[in-house]
Amino acid sequence: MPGGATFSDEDLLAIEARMREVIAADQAFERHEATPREAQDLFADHRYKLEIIERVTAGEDDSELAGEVSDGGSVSYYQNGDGFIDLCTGPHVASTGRLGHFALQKVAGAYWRGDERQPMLQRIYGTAWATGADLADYLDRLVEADKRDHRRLATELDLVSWPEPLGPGLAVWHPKGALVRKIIEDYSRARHEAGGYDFVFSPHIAKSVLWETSGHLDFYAEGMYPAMELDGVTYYLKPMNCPFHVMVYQSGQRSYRDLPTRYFELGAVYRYELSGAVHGLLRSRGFTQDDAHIFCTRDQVASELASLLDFSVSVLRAFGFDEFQAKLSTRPAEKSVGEDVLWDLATEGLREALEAAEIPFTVEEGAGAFYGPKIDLDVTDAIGRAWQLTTLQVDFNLPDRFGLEYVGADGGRHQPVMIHRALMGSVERFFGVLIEHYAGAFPSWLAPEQVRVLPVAAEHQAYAESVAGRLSAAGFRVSVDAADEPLGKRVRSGKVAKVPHVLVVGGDDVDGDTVGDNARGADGPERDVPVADFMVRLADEVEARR
RNA sequence: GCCCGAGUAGCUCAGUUGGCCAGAGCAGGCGCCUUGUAAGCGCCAGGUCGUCGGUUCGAUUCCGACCUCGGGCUCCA
Repeated sequence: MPGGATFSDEDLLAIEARMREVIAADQAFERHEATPREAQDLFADHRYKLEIIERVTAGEDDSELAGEVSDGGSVSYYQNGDGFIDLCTGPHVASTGRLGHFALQKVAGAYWRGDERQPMLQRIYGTAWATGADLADYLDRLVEADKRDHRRLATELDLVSWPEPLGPGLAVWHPKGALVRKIIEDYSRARHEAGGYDFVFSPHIAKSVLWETSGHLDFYAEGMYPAMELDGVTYYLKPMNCPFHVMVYQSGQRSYRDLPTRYFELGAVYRYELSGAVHGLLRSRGFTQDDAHIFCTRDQVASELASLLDFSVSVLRAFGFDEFQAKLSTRPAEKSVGEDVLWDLATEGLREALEAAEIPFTVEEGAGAFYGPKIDLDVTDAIGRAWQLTTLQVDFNLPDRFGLEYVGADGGRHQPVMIHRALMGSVERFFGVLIEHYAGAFPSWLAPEQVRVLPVAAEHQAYAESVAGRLSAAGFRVSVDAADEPLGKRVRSGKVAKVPHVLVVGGDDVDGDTVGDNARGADGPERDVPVADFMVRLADEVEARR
């Protein structure tokens, strides 16, 4: 902008008003083609547009440019009635009068060409739809997503908070949030135990030599908290668990008979995320990976990847996710380590695993890490948003750097292949995604409070407590809300707290050993349910993870 | 880290175009009410108006820096 001025949100109103004028004028869009020479004259005052023209002329062809100018030697641009001209491949609608159902949303910075080394420009975000109803639907979906915001719900449901004195991206877990987390972790541990994993533990800090050997100080230093000096020794807080698991592997001699060896740890790691990137539980600076490292032979890579993928999908299904998509990232064009045969073996192994599991995937050419190819697995939540959770990464680098070995059937020493696997990704992030997926209404098996018993009046208090006592003895999480407030208010509190079952007990129930069940999501109360029947019902619900 | 914006009670928010003791609802505490299905009534307590500087007779309000948060970019579990 002239004089270094910037746009702010207040300018959006004026811009939107001007847009409505242009739309009302129904100006036709005209498409023109020009030679690069002519185009340069036309956009002589536009530094960035000249850059685009120059790159096109130089024959550089990448997807980003393809959206802005046509290929072949010519440059296309559009002009409308009041003389506005801009580069574009098109197509455009015939005239401005065809538009109209739009909303300008926000102003934000964006690096030129998406590169943080380039200058930052401003971008104005808007959305446009074919009809006013479509636009309204879209805006409603944004409101719905906002209602599910895990930061809002975590506060309202008293699950987690982010006290200022801790620092950005660092949370404390309140009793209810911690209870849900414990259930999640217990389930994870149980599945891993059944799935042939060995559990390991590792400390939060290690001497610099570990990170030098692993290479993290070379390629991951900017993501690590700064060094701690103690007794002349330098320590680092761990950003990843893998080097520790390597230490466990290296603690003894390994035979091919031991492989695959699968180490599992809920390992807390700390990463120095950019301050602008931190986002509630979804992106924090301290988080707990459900991290596994698998050491196997080359021959085992394909089958191991297939079983890892099956295992991951099976665990995710238990948490209510049933739609998956994956990205398969292949060898980067620039620097990478490892033999071609290994890359091919691993990449094909990943592809076959995805195909066998019938998970739709896209191939991201060259998007793999320098040390190996990977699969990133997304789940779709209840309102259709995709969340990346699981990552499976094959690593040819660490076994080499640490000189890992196993003794083969031939009696010789061989290098194992290492596979990194985070299933939920991070427990914190997974919890945040679950909150948004369930809109805070956790299914009974996860709900911190499964049942709340409300005596109609004080005289029913003893009965309410006896019902709660029986439920509690059966292993359910239950509380009693005494009759200090009117029943309606207490029912409302229970509903607002998203308790799966709010039980009302009064004189009829005392006589019949029954409860009135207000199941979350039901139209109304169900009266006179025998306590024994309710317990069976709840047990089924928990068992089925509904 | 960068661009734009925001910080008022535990939560959600009013408000002060610079000036008397800064407000409400919910939540909390204490009473009353004893309740059959989504907010009963009253009282009380709770705020260095994010922090530190500056301008001013006077700053929660204006200016600056910093901190934190939000939306993006980059990055990513």
